Amino acid sequence: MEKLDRFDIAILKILQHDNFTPQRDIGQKIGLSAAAVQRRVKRMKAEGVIQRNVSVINREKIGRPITLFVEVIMESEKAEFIDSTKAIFRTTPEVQQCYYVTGDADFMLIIVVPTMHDYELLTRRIFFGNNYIKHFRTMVAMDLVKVGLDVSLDAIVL
Amino acid sequence: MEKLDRFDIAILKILQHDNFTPQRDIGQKIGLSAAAVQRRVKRMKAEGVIQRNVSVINREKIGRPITLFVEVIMESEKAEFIDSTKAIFRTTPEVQQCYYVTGDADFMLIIVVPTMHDYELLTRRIFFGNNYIKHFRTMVAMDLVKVGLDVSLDAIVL
DNA sequence: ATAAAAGTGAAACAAAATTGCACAAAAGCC
DNA sequence: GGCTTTTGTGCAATTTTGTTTCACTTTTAT
Repeated sequence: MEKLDRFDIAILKILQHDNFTPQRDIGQKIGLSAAAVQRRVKRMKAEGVIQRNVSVINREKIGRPITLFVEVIMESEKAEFIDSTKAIFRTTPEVQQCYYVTGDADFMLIIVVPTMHDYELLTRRIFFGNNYIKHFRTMVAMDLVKVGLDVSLDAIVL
Repeated sequence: MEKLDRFDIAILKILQHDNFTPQRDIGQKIGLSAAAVQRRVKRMKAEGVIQRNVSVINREKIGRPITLFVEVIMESEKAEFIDSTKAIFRTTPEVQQCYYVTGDADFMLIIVVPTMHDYELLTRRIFFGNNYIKHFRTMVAMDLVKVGLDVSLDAIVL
């Protein structure tokens, strides 16, 4: 865990909202020179605090309007089965997010597809074709109330 | 839904992976001038195809190592209750993602916190304090197998 | 108290994005 | 078909942004 001061936090807050914000503007907003901002951003990238920089694409505007949640329950928790199943989910483009969890389910997936028919085909491919999967439970997203990868930076202990 | 040609798709693929890729490089890779790339990106931003541009912050490096899934079941589906509950989730920083879903649950939440203790305090604040919530079911993420907001662009019909 | 290390602002510099312009290809329109 | 309009392109000039340099200040450790 890296040590970050209030300037770093302030920079991260801005960047996780809009990473095209000019460093001059950031500097002005938080009371630092552009060069200082530049160095801090560079450092945080190198440290891995800033993991990556991405554009978020509107799934509806490109014909992928269906978002689904899938809870997957495995037949067994054997590491071998778990790992191979992780690999499948990781490499399936329609699987936007995949988490290995404790609790009632083993995996939680978020899947984005053009139509329910595509989802049906997908289930045949990745669920019914996998003998380690006992069963799965699907929920359809009706409203994407809040979508992002933002991390709360408000109450960071300095 | 906007109409996108193969160049647009190629640009989006690159940008949703790394939006700091120089437009010259993009142009070279897909066979277009930097200016053409620039105009297409500008257009797609204006159209909302590119929704936003963000830095992804490593939750562990800033002291937020706990990721949780929460299924929320409501007492009633009255629009009034649903809407006010949406508003709470939307404005709670620890709630990274919130989806209103059909199926066994009403809401699916992804929550990111420093410790389980913080989660306990959060549940008191946003779940136990809300009379419309019948109950909730928590799953703890052990492995973030795949985390992102990428949309599959492979089989786009042109 | 002093030396080393780390961080800073201002200015010079380099690299990228953006704009203007002339031209070519595709889309309506008689 | 021929014509115009629209849309998109590449190249070059311009502007903006990011990066490096350097002298100076603050902090840290001895």
